[in-house]
Amino acid sequence: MPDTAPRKMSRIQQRNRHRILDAALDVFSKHGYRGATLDQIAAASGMSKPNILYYFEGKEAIHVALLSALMSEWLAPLETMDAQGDPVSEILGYVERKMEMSRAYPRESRLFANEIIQGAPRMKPHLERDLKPLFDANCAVIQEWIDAGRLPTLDPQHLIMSIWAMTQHYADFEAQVQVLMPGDDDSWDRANAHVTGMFRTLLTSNTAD
Amino acid sequence: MPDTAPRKMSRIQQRNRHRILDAALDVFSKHGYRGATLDQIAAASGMSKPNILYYFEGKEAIHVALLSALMSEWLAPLETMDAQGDPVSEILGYVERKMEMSRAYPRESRLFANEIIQGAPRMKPHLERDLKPLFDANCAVIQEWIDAGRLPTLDPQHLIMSIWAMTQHYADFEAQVQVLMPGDDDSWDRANAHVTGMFRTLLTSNTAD
DNA sequence: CATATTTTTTACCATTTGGTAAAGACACGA
DNA sequence: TCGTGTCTTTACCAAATGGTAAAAAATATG
Repeated sequence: MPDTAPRKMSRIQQRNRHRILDAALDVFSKHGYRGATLDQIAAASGMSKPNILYYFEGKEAIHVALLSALMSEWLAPLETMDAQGDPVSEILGYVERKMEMSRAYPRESRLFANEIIQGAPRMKPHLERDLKPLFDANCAVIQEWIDAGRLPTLDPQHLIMSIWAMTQHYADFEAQVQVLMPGDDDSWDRANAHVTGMFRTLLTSNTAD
Repeated sequence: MPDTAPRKMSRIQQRNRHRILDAALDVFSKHGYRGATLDQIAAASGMSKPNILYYFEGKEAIHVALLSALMSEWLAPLETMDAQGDPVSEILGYVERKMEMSRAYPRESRLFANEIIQGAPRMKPHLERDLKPLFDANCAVIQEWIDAGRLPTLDPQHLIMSIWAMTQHYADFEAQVQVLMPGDDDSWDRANAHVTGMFRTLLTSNTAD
Protein backbone atom coordinates (compact mmCIF):
# COMPACT_ATOMS: atom_id res chain seq x y z
CA MET A 1 0.00 0.00 0.00
CA PRO A 2 2.31 2.77 -1.13
CA ASP A 3 -0.61 5.14 -0.86
CA THR A 4 -0.78 5.14 2.87
CA ALA A 5 2.83 4.23 3.57
CA PRO A 6 4.08 6.60 6.22
CA ARG A 7 7.58 7.13 4.81
CA LYS A 8 10.17 6.13 2.29
CA MET A 9 8.79 6.15 -1.20
CA SER A 10 11.04 4.67 -3.82
CA ARG A 11 12.13 6.75 -6.80
CA ILE A 12 9.71 4.90 -9.02
CA GLN A 13 6.89 5.46 -6.61
CA GLN A 14 7.57 9.16 -6.39
CA ARG A 15 7.91 9.55 -10.13
CA ASN A 16 4.78 7.57 -10.92
CA ARG A 17 2.62 9.16 -8.27
CA HIS A 18 3.71 12.51 -9.61
CA ARG A 19 2.92 11.53 -13.19
CA ILE A 20 -0.49 10.30 -12.15
CA LEU A 21 -1.28 13.47 -10.23
CA ASP A 22 -0.18 15.65 -13.11
CA ALA A 23 -2.32 13.73 -15.57
CA ALA A 24 -5.22 13.75 -13.15
CA LEU A 25 -4.92 17.51 -12.73
CA ASP A 26 -5.28 17.83 -16.49
CA VAL A 27 -8.30 15.59 -16.68
CA PHE A 28 -10.12 16.67 -13.53
CA SER A 29 -9.68 20.36 -14.28
CA LYS A 30 -11.00 19.87 -17.77
CA HIS A 31 -14.01 17.66 -17.02
CA GLY A 32 -14.76 17.90 -13.31
CA TYR A 33 -14.75 15.00 -10.91
CA ARG A 34 -17.49 12.92 -12.43
CA GLY A 35 -16.61 13.90 -15.96
CA ALA A 36 -13.12 12.52 -15.54
CA THR A 37 -12.51 8.81 -16.03
CA LEU A 38 -9.72 6.59 -14.87
CA ASP A 39 -9.12 5.58 -18.45
CA GLN A 40 -8.51 9.21 -19.39
CA ILE A 41 -6.10 9.62 -16.52
CA ALA A 42 -4.40 6.39 -17.49
CA ALA A 43 -4.04 7.51 -21.09
CA ALA A 44 -2.79 10.96 -20.10
CA SER A 45 -0.20 9.53 -17.76
CA GLY A 46 0.90 6.78 -20.12
CA MET A 47 0.13 4.09 -17.58
CA SER A 48 -2.41 1.29 -17.41
CA LYS A 49 -5.51 1.67 -15.31
CA PRO A 50 -4.67 -1.16 -12.89
CA ASN A 51 -1.25 0.30 -12.47
CA ILE A 52 -2.77 3.59 -11.44
CA LEU A 53 -4.87 1.74 -8.91
CA TYR A 54 -1.69 0.22 -7.58
CA TYR A 55 -0.56 3.70 -6.56
CA PHE A 56 -3.89 5.13 -5.45
CA GLU A 57 -6.78 3.48 -3.69
CA GLY A 58 -9.25 4.74 -6.23
CA LYS A 59 -10.50 7.65 -8.25
CA GLU A 60 -11.59 9.63 -5.23
CA ALA A 61 -8.22 9.15 -3.51
CA ILE A 62 -6.51 10.75 -6.50
CA HIS A 63 -8.86 13.68 -6.38
CA VAL A 64 -8.41 14.16 -2.66
CA ALA A 65 -4.63 13.85 -2.95
CA LEU A 66 -4.67 16.53 -5.63
CA LEU A 67 -6.81 18.95 -3.68
CA SER A 68 -4.88 18.48 -0.46
CA ALA A 69 -1.53 18.90 -2.13
CA LEU A 70 -2.67 22.01 -3.95
CA MET A 71 -4.44 23.65 -1.06
CA SER A 72 -1.26 24.78 0.65
CA GLU A 73 0.33 26.22 -2.49
CA TRP A 74 -2.90 27.85 -3.39
CA LEU A 75 -3.26 29.58 -0.06
CA ALA A 76 0.34 30.73 0.06
CA PRO A 77 -0.21 34.22 -1.37
CA LEU A 78 -2.80 34.86 1.30
CA GLU A 79 -0.32 34.19 4.08
CA THR A 80 1.95 37.01 3.19
CA MET A 81 -0.17 40.04 4.00
CA ASP A 82 1.67 41.98 6.66
CA ALA A 83 -0.19 44.18 9.12
CA GLN A 84 2.95 46.24 9.58
CA GLY A 85 3.32 47.07 5.90
CA ASP A 86 1.66 49.72 3.79
CA PRO A 87 -2.02 48.78 3.32
CA VAL A 88 -2.29 49.72 -0.32
CA SER A 89 0.87 48.02 -1.44
CA GLU A 90 0.18 44.97 0.69
CA ILE A 91 -3.23 44.47 -0.87
CA LEU A 92 -2.08 45.32 -4.38
CA GLY A 93 0.79 42.90 -3.94
CA TYR A 94 -1.71 40.27 -3.01
CA VAL A 95 -3.78 41.08 -6.09
CA GLU A 96 -0.71 40.74 -8.29
CA ARG A 97 0.27 37.43 -6.77
CA LYS A 98 -3.20 36.09 -7.34
CA MET A 99 -3.24 37.29 -10.93
CA GLU A 100 0.10 35.63 -11.48
CA MET A 101 -1.23 32.38 -10.06
CA SER A 102 -4.22 32.46 -12.37
CA ARG A 103 -1.87 32.97 -15.27
CA ALA A 104 0.63 30.33 -14.27
CA TYR A 105 -1.69 27.69 -12.82
CA PRO A 106 -5.02 27.77 -14.63
CA ARG A 107 -5.50 24.03 -14.22
CA GLU A 108 -5.29 24.29 -10.48
CA SER A 109 -7.69 27.20 -10.49
CA ARG A 110 -10.23 25.31 -12.55
CA LEU A 111 -9.86 22.21 -10.42
CA PHE A 112 -10.94 24.23 -7.41
CA ALA A 113 -13.58 26.08 -9.34
CA ASN A 114 -15.18 22.85 -10.50
CA GLU A 115 -15.22 21.56 -6.97
CA ILE A 116 -16.67 24.72 -5.49
CA ILE A 117 -19.35 25.26 -8.10
CA GLN A 118 -20.67 21.81 -7.48
CA GLY A 119 -21.01 22.57 -3.81
CA ALA A 120 -17.53 21.56 -2.63
CA PRO A 121 -18.77 18.07 -1.71
CA ARG A 122 -15.26 16.77 -1.10
CA MET A 123 -13.55 19.96 -0.01
CA LYS A 124 -15.85 21.72 2.40
CA PRO A 125 -14.03 20.40 5.50
CA HIS A 126 -10.72 21.61 4.10
CA LEU A 127 -12.21 25.02 3.45
CA GLU A 128 -13.48 25.27 7.01
CA ARG A 129 -10.22 24.15 8.51
CA ASP A 130 -7.60 25.76 6.28
CA LEU A 131 -9.17 28.60 4.35
CA LYS A 132 -11.55 30.10 6.86
CA PRO A 133 -8.96 31.00 9.54
CA LEU A 134 -6.67 32.56 6.98
CA PHE A 135 -9.57 34.49 5.55
CA ASP A 136 -10.63 35.74 8.96
CA ALA A 137 -7.10 36.75 9.87
CA ASN A 138 -6.73 38.77 6.71
CA CYS A 139 -10.10 40.40 7.18
CA ALA A 140 -9.02 41.42 10.65
CA VAL A 141 -5.84 43.00 9.35
CA ILE A 142 -7.73 44.96 6.73
CA GLN A 143 -10.29 46.06 9.32
CA GLU A 144 -7.45 47.36 11.50
CA TRP A 145 -6.14 49.39 8.61
CA ILE A 146 -9.57 50.82 8.01
CA ASP A 147 -10.05 51.64 11.69
CA ALA A 148 -6.67 53.35 11.68
CA GLY A 149 -7.84 55.49 8.78
CA ARG A 150 -5.24 54.06 6.47
CA LEU A 151 -7.82 52.72 4.04
CA PRO A 152 -11.21 53.98 2.92
CA THR A 153 -14.21 52.41 4.61
CA LEU A 154 -15.08 49.18 2.87
CA ASP A 155 -16.12 45.67 3.70
CA PRO A 156 -12.99 43.52 4.19
CA GLN A 157 -14.77 40.24 3.55
CA HIS A 158 -16.27 41.40 0.31
CA LEU A 159 -13.06 43.10 -0.70
CA ILE A 160 -11.24 39.78 -0.57
CA MET A 161 -14.13 38.13 -2.39
CA SER A 162 -13.76 40.73 -5.11
CA ILE A 163 -10.09 40.03 -5.47
CA TRP A 164 -10.69 36.33 -5.78
CA ALA A 165 -13.60 36.78 -8.16
CA MET A 166 -11.68 38.99 -10.53
CA THR A 167 -8.35 37.23 -10.52
CA GLN A 168 -9.74 33.74 -10.83
CA HIS A 169 -12.19 34.76 -13.50
CA TYR A 170 -9.43 34.97 -16.07
CA ALA A 171 -8.37 31.38 -15.41
CA ASP A 172 -11.71 29.75 -14.72
CA PHE A 173 -13.68 31.35 -17.52
CA GLU A 174 -10.85 31.38 -20.01
CA ALA A 175 -13.05 29.86 -22.70
CA GLN A 176 -15.39 32.85 -22.50
CA VAL A 177 -12.56 35.35 -22.29
CA GLN A 178 -11.04 33.80 -25.41
CA VAL A 179 -14.28 34.23 -27.32
CA LEU A 180 -14.78 37.83 -26.30
CA MET A 181 -11.19 39.07 -26.40
CA PRO A 182 -9.46 36.81 -28.85
CA GLY A 183 -5.92 36.78 -29.94
CA ASP A 184 -4.19 39.45 -27.97
CA ASP A 185 -0.69 38.49 -27.00
CA ASP A 186 -0.64 41.18 -24.35
CA SER A 187 -3.99 40.04 -23.06
CA TRP A 188 -2.57 39.18 -19.68
CA ASP A 189 -0.77 42.48 -19.37
CA ARG A 190 -3.96 44.38 -20.05
CA ALA A 191 -5.89 42.23 -17.62
CA ASN A 192 -3.22 42.82 -15.02
CA ALA A 193 -3.21 46.54 -15.60
CA HIS A 194 -6.97 46.71 -15.38
CA VAL A 195 -7.32 44.69 -12.22
CA THR A 196 -4.52 46.31 -10.28
CA GLY A 197 -5.58 49.73 -11.52
CA MET A 198 -9.10 49.06 -10.43
CA PHE A 199 -8.12 48.08 -6.91
CA ARG A 200 -5.65 50.92 -6.66
CA THR A 201 -8.42 53.35 -7.45
CA LEU A 202 -10.68 51.70 -4.93
CA LEU A 203 -8.09 51.67 -2.16
CA THR A 204 -6.87 55.21 -2.67
CA SER A 205 -10.22 56.88 -3.21
CA ASN A 206 -11.26 59.58 -0.78
CA THR A 207 -13.64 58.14 1.74
CA ALA A 208 -16.98 59.89 1.54
CA ASP A 209 -17.63 58.88 5.10
CA MET B 1 -41.31 13.61 -32.38
CA PRO B 2 -42.62 16.37 -30.14
CA ASP B 3 -39.05 17.54 -29.76
CA THR B 4 -38.68 18.84 -33.26
CA ALA B 5 -42.33 19.52 -33.97
CA PRO B 6 -42.54 22.98 -35.45
CA ARG B 7 -45.71 24.14 -33.69
CA LYS B 8 -48.65 23.26 -31.55
CA MET B 9 -47.61 21.51 -28.38
CA SER B 10 -50.41 20.04 -26.34
CA ARG B 11 -50.91 21.15 -22.75
CA ILE B 12 -49.38 17.92 -21.51
CA GLN B 13 -46.38 18.33 -23.74
CA GLN B 14 -45.79 21.85 -22.58
CA ARG B 15 -46.19 20.96 -18.94
CA ASN B 16 -43.95 17.91 -19.13
CA ARG B 17 -41.24 19.52 -21.19
CA HIS B 18 -41.22 22.32 -18.67
CA ARG B 19 -41.02 19.92 -15.75
CA ILE B 20 -38.15 18.07 -17.37
CA LEU B 21 -36.23 21.24 -18.10
CA ASP B 22 -36.70 22.48 -14.55
CA ALA B 23 -35.49 19.20 -13.09
CA ALA B 24 -32.60 19.12 -15.54
CA LEU B 25 -31.59 22.64 -14.55
CA ASP B 26 -31.39 21.45 -10.98
CA VAL B 27 -29.31 18.42 -11.80
CA PHE B 28 -27.04 19.89 -14.47
CA SER B 29 -26.26 22.97 -12.41
CA LYS B 30 -25.39 20.81 -9.41
CA HIS B 31 -23.28 18.17 -11.11
CA GLY B 32 -22.24 19.48 -14.52
CA TYR B 33 -23.08 17.83 -17.80
CA ARG B 34 -21.31 14.54 -17.32
CA GLY B 35 -22.03 14.41 -13.62
CA ALA B 36 -25.74 14.53 -14.28
CA THR B 37 -27.61 11.35 -15.14
CA LEU B 38 -30.90 10.78 -16.83
CA ASP B 39 -32.01 8.80 -13.81
CA GLN B 40 -31.43 11.82 -11.58
CA ILE B 41 -33.39 14.03 -13.95
CA ALA B 42 -36.12 11.42 -14.08
CA ALA B 43 -36.31 11.23 -10.30
CA ALA B 44 -36.27 15.00 -9.91
CA SER B 45 -39.03 15.47 -12.42
CA GLY B 46 -41.13 12.60 -11.12
CA MET B 47 -41.15 10.92 -14.51
CA SER B 48 -39.72 7.71 -15.85
CA LYS B 49 -36.52 7.76 -17.88
CA PRO B 50 -38.11 6.43 -21.08
CA ASN B 51 -40.83 9.00 -20.71
CA ILE B 52 -38.22 11.72 -20.60
CA LEU B 53 -36.73 10.32 -23.76
CA TYR B 54 -40.13 10.56 -25.31
CA TYR B 55 -39.96 14.33 -24.96
CA PHE B 56 -36.28 14.86 -25.71
CA GLU B 57 -34.01 13.07 -28.13
CA GLY B 58 -31.42 12.43 -25.47
CA LYS B 59 -29.38 13.81 -22.65
CA GLU B 60 -27.51 16.26 -24.83
CA ALA B 61 -30.73 17.57 -26.36
CA ILE B 62 -31.98 18.48 -22.90
CA HIS B 63 -28.78 20.29 -22.11
CA VAL B 64 -28.82 22.19 -25.38
CA ALA B 65 -32.48 23.08 -24.96
CA LEU B 66 -31.71 24.44 -21.50
CA LEU B 67 -28.76 26.52 -22.60
CA SER B 68 -30.53 27.90 -25.64
CA ALA B 69 -33.64 28.80 -23.71
CA LEU B 70 -31.63 30.47 -20.98
CA MET B 71 -29.23 32.34 -23.20
CA SER B 72 -31.74 34.99 -24.18
CA GLU B 73 -32.96 35.66 -20.64
CA TRP B 74 -29.42 35.67 -19.43
CA LEU B 75 -28.31 38.26 -21.93
CA ALA B 76 -31.29 40.50 -21.39
CA PRO B 77 -29.70 42.84 -18.83
CA LEU B 78 -26.90 43.50 -21.27
CA GLU B 79 -29.27 44.73 -23.93
CA THR B 80 -30.55 47.62 -21.95
CA MET B 81 -27.50 49.84 -21.74
CA ASP B 82 -28.41 53.11 -23.38
CA ALA B 83 -25.77 55.29 -24.99
CA GLN B 84 -28.03 58.30 -24.47
CA GLY B 85 -28.31 57.80 -20.74
CA ASP B 86 -26.00 58.81 -17.92
CA PRO B 87 -22.90 56.61 -18.07
CA VAL B 88 -22.55 56.03 -14.35
CA SER B 89 -26.16 55.18 -13.71
CA GLU B 90 -26.39 53.08 -16.86
CA ILE B 91 -23.44 50.95 -15.79
CA LEU B 92 -24.46 50.80 -12.14
CA GLY B 93 -27.95 49.82 -13.24
CA TYR B 94 -26.41 47.00 -15.21
CA VAL B 95 -24.39 45.92 -12.18
CA GLU B 96 -27.50 45.86 -10.06
CA ARG B 97 -29.45 43.86 -12.60
CA LYS B 98 -26.66 41.32 -12.79
CA MET B 99 -26.46 41.06 -9.01
CA GLU B 100 -30.18 40.52 -8.90
CA MET B 101 -29.92 37.77 -11.47
CA SER B 102 -27.24 36.01 -9.48
CA ARG B 103 -29.45 36.18 -6.43
CA ALA B 104 -32.61 35.09 -8.15
CA TYR B 105 -31.22 32.55 -10.62
CA PRO B 106 -28.17 30.84 -9.11
CA ARG B 107 -28.94 27.56 -10.87
CA GLU B 108 -28.83 29.22 -14.25
CA SER B 109 -25.59 30.96 -13.34
CA ARG B 110 -23.97 27.71 -12.28
CA LEU B 111 -25.22 25.89 -15.35
CA PHE B 112 -23.34 28.39 -17.50
CA ALA B 113 -20.35 28.41 -15.20
CA ASN B 114 -20.01 24.64 -15.40
CA GLU B 115 -20.18 24.78 -19.16
CA ILE B 116 -17.66 27.60 -19.49
CA ILE B 117 -15.12 26.21 -17.03
CA GLN B 118 -15.02 22.99 -18.93
CA GLY B 119 -14.20 24.85 -22.11
CA ALA B 120 -17.74 25.58 -23.35
CA PRO B 121 -17.70 22.46 -25.54
CA ARG B 122 -21.37 22.73 -26.33
CA MET B 123 -21.85 26.46 -26.10
CA LYS B 124 -18.93 28.09 -27.86
CA PRO B 125 -20.88 28.66 -31.09
CA HIS B 126 -23.70 30.32 -29.14
CA LEU B 127 -21.20 32.56 -27.41
CA GLU B 128 -19.68 33.62 -30.71
CA ARG B 129 -23.03 34.28 -32.29
CA ASP B 130 -25.10 35.76 -29.48
CA LEU B 131 -22.80 37.02 -26.76
CA LYS B 132 -19.88 38.43 -28.71
CA PRO B 133 -21.85 41.03 -30.71
CA LEU B 134 -23.66 42.24 -27.61
CA PHE B 135 -20.38 42.44 -25.77
CA ASP B 136 -18.75 44.40 -28.56
CA ALA B 137 -21.68 46.78 -28.82
CA ASN B 138 -21.56 47.55 -25.12
CA CYS B 139 -17.82 48.01 -25.19
CA ALA B 140 -18.27 50.50 -28.00
CA VAL B 141 -20.84 52.47 -26.01
CA ILE B 142 -18.56 52.61 -22.99
CA GLN B 143 -15.64 53.64 -25.17
CA GLU B 144 -17.74 56.50 -26.55
CA TRP B 145 -18.50 57.67 -23.03
CA ILE B 146 -14.82 57.58 -22.19
CA ASP B 147 -13.87 59.45 -25.35
CA ALA B 148 -16.48 62.06 -24.49
CA GLY B 149 -14.84 62.48 -21.10
CA ARG B 150 -17.91 61.28 -19.29
CA LEU B 151 -16.09 58.36 -17.67
CA PRO B 152 -12.55 57.92 -16.40
CA THR B 153 -10.15 56.17 -18.73
CA LEU B 154 -10.51 52.43 -18.34
CA ASP B 155 -10.63 49.33 -20.46
CA PRO B 156 -14.26 48.68 -21.48
CA GLN B 157 -13.72 45.00 -22.18
CA HIS B 158 -12.12 44.34 -18.84
CA LEU B 159 -14.65 46.53 -17.08
CA ILE B 160 -17.45 44.29 -18.30
CA MET B 161 -15.39 41.24 -17.38
CA SER B 162 -15.05 42.63 -13.89
CA ILE B 163 -18.76 43.13 -13.55
CA TRP B 164 -19.43 39.59 -14.64
CA ALA B 165 -16.71 38.15 -12.46
CA MET B 166 -17.91 39.86 -9.31
CA THR B 167 -21.63 39.47 -9.75
CA GLN B 168 -21.51 35.83 -10.82
CA HIS B 169 -19.04 34.95 -8.13
CA TYR B 170 -21.73 35.13 -5.49
CA ALA B 171 -23.88 32.60 -7.31
CA ASP B 172 -21.24 30.31 -8.77
CA PHE B 173 -19.03 30.02 -5.71
CA GLU B 174 -21.83 30.10 -3.21
CA ALA B 175 -20.44 27.09 -1.37
CA GLN B 176 -17.26 28.99 -0.64
CA VAL B 177 -19.06 32.17 0.26
CA GLN B 178 -21.19 30.22 2.69
CA VAL B 179 -18.13 28.80 4.42
CA LEU B 180 -16.40 32.15 4.73
CA MET B 181 -19.37 34.38 5.50
CA PRO B 182 -21.90 32.11 7.09
CA GLY B 183 -25.33 32.87 8.35
CA ASP B 184 -25.95 36.48 7.57
CA ASP B 185 -29.49 37.17 6.54
CA ASP B 186 -28.50 40.47 5.05
CA SER B 187 -25.62 38.84 3.22
CA TRP B 188 -27.02 39.78 -0.15
CA ASP B 189 -27.60 43.36 0.87
CA ARG B 190 -24.01 43.71 1.98
CA ALA B 191 -22.75 42.06 -1.19
CA ASN B 192 -24.90 44.40 -3.21
CA ALA B 193 -23.71 47.45 -1.34
CA HIS B 194 -20.10 46.42 -1.73
CA VAL B 195 -20.26 45.68 -5.43
CA THR B 196 -22.23 48.73 -6.45
CA GLY B 197 -20.16 50.90 -4.14
CA MET B 198 -17.00 49.54 -5.64
CA PHE B 199 -18.05 50.27 -9.20
CA ARG B 200 -19.41 53.66 -8.26
CA THR B 201 -16.05 54.59 -6.81
CA LEU B 202 -14.31 53.30 -9.88
CA LEU B 203 -16.57 55.12 -12.31
CA THR B 204 -16.59 58.43 -10.49
CA SER B 205 -12.91 58.59 -9.57
CA ASN B 206 -10.89 61.49 -10.93
CA THR B 207 -8.93 60.32 -13.91
CA ALA B 208 -5.23 60.67 -13.23
CA ASP B 209 -4.72 60.82 -16.94
C1' DC C 1 23.12 -16.50 -9.12
C1' DA C 2 18.97 -17.29 -6.37
C1' DT C 3 15.51 -15.39 -3.75
C1' DA C 4 12.34 -11.96 -2.16
C1' DT C 5 10.05 -7.76 -3.25
C1' DT C 6 8.18 -4.32 -6.04
C1' DT C 7 6.00 -2.99 -10.32
C1' DT C 8 3.24 -3.90 -14.47
C1' DT C 9 0.23 -6.40 -17.39
C1' DT C 10 -3.59 -9.45 -18.84
C1' DA C 11 -7.97 -10.92 -18.28
C1' DC C 12 -11.92 -10.18 -15.97
C1' DC C 13 -16.28 -8.45 -13.27
C1' DA C 14 -20.35 -5.82 -11.37
C1' DT C 15 -22.63 -1.61 -11.71
C1' DT C 16 -24.07 2.36 -13.88
C1' DT C 17 -25.69 4.75 -17.69
C1' DG C 18 -27.74 6.41 -22.04
C1' DG C 19 -30.89 4.53 -24.82
C1' DT C 20 -34.63 1.27 -27.21
C1' DA C 21 -38.73 -1.87 -28.30
C1' DA C 22 -43.00 -2.84 -27.55
C1' DA C 23 -46.94 -3.34 -24.96
C1' DG C 24 -50.37 -0.77 -22.08
C1' DA C 25 -53.03 3.08 -20.43
C1' DC C 26 -55.33 7.20 -21.57
C1' DA C 27 -57.95 10.88 -24.08
C1' DC C 28 -61.30 11.99 -27.29
C1' DG C 29 -64.06 12.50 -31.36
C1' DA C 30 -67.37 9.86 -34.38
C1' DT D 1 -68.67 1.91 -27.86
C1' DC D 2 -65.15 1.79 -30.86
C1' DG D 3 -61.01 3.30 -32.93
C1' DT D 4 -57.10 6.45 -33.35
C1' DG D 5 -53.56 9.02 -31.89
C1' DT D 6 -51.07 10.59 -27.55
C1' DC D 7 -48.70 9.49 -23.47
C1' DT D 8 -46.50 6.10 -20.04
C1' DT D 9 -44.67 1.97 -18.38
C1' DT D 10 -42.18 -2.52 -18.35
C1' DA D 11 -38.52 -5.04 -19.71
C1' DC D 12 -34.54 -4.89 -21.80
C1' DC D 13 -29.58 -3.90 -23.98
C1' DA D 14 -24.78 -2.46 -25.24
C1' DA D 15 -21.18 0.38 -23.87
C1' DA D 16 -18.63 2.62 -20.41
C1' DT D 17 -16.66 2.73 -16.01
C1' DG D 18 -14.54 1.87 -11.42
C1' DG D 19 -12.37 -1.76 -9.72
C1' DT D 20 -10.09 -6.73 -8.79
C1' DA D 21 -7.29 -11.21 -9.13
C1' DA D 22 -3.48 -13.16 -10.32
C1' DA D 23 0.22 -14.04 -13.13
C1' DA D 24 4.30 -12.11 -15.35
C1' DA D 25 8.06 -8.97 -15.52
C1' DA D 26 11.33 -6.15 -13.49
C1' DT D 27 14.16 -4.83 -9.64
C1' DA D 28 16.53 -5.16 -5.58
C1' DT D 29 19.02 -8.01 -2.02
C1' DG D 30 21.49 -11.79 0.05
